[in-house]
Amino acid sequence: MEQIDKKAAILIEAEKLFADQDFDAVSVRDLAKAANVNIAMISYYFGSKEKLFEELIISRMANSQTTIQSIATDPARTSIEKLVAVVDFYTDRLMNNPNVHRMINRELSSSNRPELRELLISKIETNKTYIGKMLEEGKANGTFRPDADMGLVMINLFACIQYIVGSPYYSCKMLDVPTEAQLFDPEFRTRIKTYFKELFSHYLLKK
Amino acid sequence: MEQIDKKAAILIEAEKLFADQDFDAVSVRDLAKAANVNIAMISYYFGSKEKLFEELIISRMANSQTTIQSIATDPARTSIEKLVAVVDFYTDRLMNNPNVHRMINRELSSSNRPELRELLISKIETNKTYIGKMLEEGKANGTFRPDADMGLVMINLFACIQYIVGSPYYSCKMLDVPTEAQLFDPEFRTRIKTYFKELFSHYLLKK
DNA sequence: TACCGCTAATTAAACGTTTGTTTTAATCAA
DNA sequence: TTGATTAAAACAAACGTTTAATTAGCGGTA
Repeated sequence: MEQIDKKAAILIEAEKLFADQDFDAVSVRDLAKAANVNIAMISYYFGSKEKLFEELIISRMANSQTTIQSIATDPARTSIEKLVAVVDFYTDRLMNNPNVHRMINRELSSSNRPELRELLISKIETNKTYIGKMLEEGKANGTFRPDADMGLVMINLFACIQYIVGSPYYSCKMLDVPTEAQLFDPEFRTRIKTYFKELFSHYLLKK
Repeated sequence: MEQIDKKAAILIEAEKLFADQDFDAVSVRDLAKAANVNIAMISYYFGSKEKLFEELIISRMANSQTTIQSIATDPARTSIEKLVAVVDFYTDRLMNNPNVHRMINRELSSSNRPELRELLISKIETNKTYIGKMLEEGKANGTFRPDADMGLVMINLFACIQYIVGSPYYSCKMLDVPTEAQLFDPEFRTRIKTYFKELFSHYLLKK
């Protein structure tokens, strides 16, 4: 019985297809053909196309809460060190899993599956809370400017990286990066990380 | 003959539906019902659902090239004044037309209609070129730091505002803005504009 | 080892809906 | 009367899902 192989094959191919095309643009026949399985297998293993989609997103969206929390609450790090660590972690996390974050990105921009959107937001909100506290702490201990807009700093970091990962074709053209693959190369990651570290320290640090 | 009224009604309702849902999630029957016209009217006036979609995006995406160009090449403004003007213009433009920019946003993140995506990118790229020259000019005349990453500054501005407009439901939760409508209110616009002006001047200006 | 029975896995075919589009005919204004 | 506009109905194709039949694999029994 090849259950594990076929189920995994469906998930692998579904990830590719759903990353590049909207939910409704991918048919179960497309999925079955790509994974080399019978059409009935999708309903058999996942119940429905929609449940496959949800299972895919949820399973691939690994828990980053614990990591963010441990960074944000680490007493050994200064506020600026925490910020740097968050930028590094966040950049790598999204660039290591571009497919699922493209799916999430698209899911957050539509009202097609409101329950799923709500679930995704609640997961992301946990991280936002930790980072928010971390930034406010930096204000309180005198590291950061008291009048800095921390809400926009956070969404700026989230949005910008998520946007690059979510629209790689567009981003390549805008950033003069020749291929989409190079977007996820170490060199470009370093460029992103350096940019945000410099950007935010110039904006946040007291003069 | 009510041609203009009905055709306009279709466009108006289509804009709302396509802003909130993906292309394939909106049926011609949904469109016809929302616009209070017969199903056949969509093919009759636009040729097809896809052509309606393209006509909608293209017609609503007014030319911002001339404005950006006139700002970027204005000899009466300093480099920092040009930057401020671009931030203001860009914020207002996207916030005044959230529906079409949600559509554009979603279109740039998928490969479903490659020709349309290419067209959109080419239009956006023109603006990018002008802003890029403007920023490099600021480097050349000594206003901006020579080692600033201008490519990322640009995509940061584009991506962040486009992201907020493109995923308003998510953005509200992240920014603690109670309703989506408030996201486009003058107060929030001012907040966005202030943030980017401060952010970029801290990052770009020589100390 | 050989066989059985049971369950899970797999397939091909068909299911009823819904899709986008077209046809046909009626209606309207000029 | 002419030609554009509207409506109802019908179109074939594609959709997600299910059914029914078949195959494969495993544990226990002889």
